[in-house]
Amino acid sequence: MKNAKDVTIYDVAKALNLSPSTVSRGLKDHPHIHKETKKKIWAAAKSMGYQQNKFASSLRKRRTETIGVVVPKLNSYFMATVISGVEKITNKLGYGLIISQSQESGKQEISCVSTLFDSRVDGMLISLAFDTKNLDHFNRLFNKDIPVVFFDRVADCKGCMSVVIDNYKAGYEATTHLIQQGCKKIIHLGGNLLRNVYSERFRGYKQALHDNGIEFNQKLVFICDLTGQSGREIMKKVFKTDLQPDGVFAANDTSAVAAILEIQEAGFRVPDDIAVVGFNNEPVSQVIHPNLTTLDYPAREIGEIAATVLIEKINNLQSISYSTIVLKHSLIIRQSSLRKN
Amino acid sequence: MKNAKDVTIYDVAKALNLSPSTVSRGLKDHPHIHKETKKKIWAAAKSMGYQQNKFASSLRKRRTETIGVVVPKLNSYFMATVISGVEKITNKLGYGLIISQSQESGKQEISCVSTLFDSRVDGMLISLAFDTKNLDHFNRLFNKDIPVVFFDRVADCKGCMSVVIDNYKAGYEATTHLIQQGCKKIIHLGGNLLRNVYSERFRGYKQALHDNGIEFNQKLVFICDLTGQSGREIMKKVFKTDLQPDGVFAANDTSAVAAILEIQEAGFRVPDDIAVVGFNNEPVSQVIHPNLTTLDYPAREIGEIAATVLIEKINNLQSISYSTIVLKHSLIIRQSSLRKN
DNA sequence: GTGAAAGCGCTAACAA
DNA sequence: TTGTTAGCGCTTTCAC
Repeated sequence: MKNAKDVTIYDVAKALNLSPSTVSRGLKDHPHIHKETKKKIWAAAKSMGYQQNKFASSLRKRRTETIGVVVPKLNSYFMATVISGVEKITNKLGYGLIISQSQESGKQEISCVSTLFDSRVDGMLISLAFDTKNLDHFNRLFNKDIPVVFFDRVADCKGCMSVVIDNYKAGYEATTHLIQQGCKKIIHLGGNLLRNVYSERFRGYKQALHDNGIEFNQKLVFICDLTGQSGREIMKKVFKTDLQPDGVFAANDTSAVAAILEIQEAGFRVPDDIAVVGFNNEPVSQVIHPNLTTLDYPAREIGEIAATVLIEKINNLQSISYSTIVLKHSLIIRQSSLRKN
Repeated sequence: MKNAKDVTIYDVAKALNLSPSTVSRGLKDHPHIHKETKKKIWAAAKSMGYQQNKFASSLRKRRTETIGVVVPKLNSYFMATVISGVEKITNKLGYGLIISQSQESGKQEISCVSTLFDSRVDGMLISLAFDTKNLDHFNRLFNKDIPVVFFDRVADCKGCMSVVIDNYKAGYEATTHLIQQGCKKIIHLGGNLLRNVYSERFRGYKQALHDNGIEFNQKLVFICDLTGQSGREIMKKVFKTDLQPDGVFAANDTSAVAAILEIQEAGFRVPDDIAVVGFNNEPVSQVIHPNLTTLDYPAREIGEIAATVLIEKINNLQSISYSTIVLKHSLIIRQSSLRKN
């Protein structure tokens, strides 16, 4: 690499016959600097191609103005949307962003968090991996008072903030809807119960059954990784038993879609024989035939709020002292669950 | 934030009665340091909770060991896969990664590149936004000899490297396949022709028509943003004309899937009335009914190669001096284009 | 309103 | 094999 030496504050100072400190102050619009001086500084900086050196600044200020994000996977519409919400806020507030993926693995999550910690991010935004067991890897952050905000897949921990939806209620509504459509033997395709999102949806499912006088049957519950492949395999297995389900409540759209495909291949009709409800309102829910009934929730807003709250915390600006923010969700009813009669 | 002062190299040195430089060298396994000394240093660093300060190091070394990635959007399976390929390599080689999205906007791309530049990344990986017109925003990088590697959506520029597939050939194969299935009036849903990927696919389409004695008809070509919405709107429009197409070659799966849905809603059959081929092999291609014929290409490998090549260039290790690397693709034939007779 | 000077933590040339 | 020393570029306290 060429070492075209960078223009520094000193170069600008020399060119203007000022001191470096004045230039530094002028550059960031410090009130004590004369207006004319500032103008001169800005002009010179621009014409000389001055670019501030963030390391020097971070080294000195002991903060990076960068926040780290750890998500399970990037390849869902939901996550991409959350992240654009985060970006909107961080851009506006002048923060940088480092995104990393745990690939749904608790082990990788540990390494992501550690890498971000080593990069000295000022704060972190996290949605937990599928199989993260404990929060020990966050202790280094807690010890240094680096703020952490969890979103979607959250965890209970003293002093942490969370941005979520009411997964219990959402699960309850989805299941109730199926029951109202006449379903009595509803399969639940659920995710790892370590994660709030899945345990709550499951709890909602059980409660809805209970409240409608339907006995809970553990045999109808399948906890899996919620991939398309798992969805298909489970339904295949189901059709080899005498379970004869008439409904499916899946904890994400991917597995719901897979279930529909498998149901149809087995010669049953959706929704007449088996009604299906998914979760997330991914675009694929409008590609599958019949279109998938699913739970929509405000991904972009989750991102925006999580980022805002985190930055407030970084700057100790938190006016209100909340620990959990719950956003609204809504059941989008489409053909996959709607029986005509 | 608590200011629990960090443990520095000096603290470790003092504790061990060594000099800071020895500790610095020991920490990075410098060959001139005695084995025993290194062991002591590592032990002490660990027990004292030493964490290296990257700014100080970057400031001094004038490099960040971080690379920047600018992609149009994160929410496709393709991009997420490319990025996991990139991550694999950067992790292995000890580089950090900053990911940012241009949201398909040339304007945003400029700001992403500028932000990454200001963060002093050692190199950049770029896939261009839909409507990027020129490469002026890369000039600052070129001037400072910061290496740039383009992938997928690439651009011609002296000294830049690219990782791509042969989009011309892929477009040619897709179109030829449709012709072999008996299609004579093939619609092309294409993207912005500023982008190599779309102009090349289009060129392949035209050449395939030509080579099979079918006259090219500009009326069958629709250049759009390739979203589901556009795909649907265009097909709607088509059905209001007397074009009567019997095939569709779409430059991505999203628009191909939208086209299928619209075709079916208009009362035509896929593939018998209209055969459809997409591009990218996104998971949705196996959800749509009939399953979508599409072009598969090695996303993960693209990411791995692009990252490897970039880091080689950063370190001036380039053994071979290539400017473009072309990877293999393959046409995945499924039901959406396969006519029985 | 402006300047002088110290130091953030690390690395590397040079010395021993 | 280890130590000394001089910055990397910036911010900020204190002085004027």
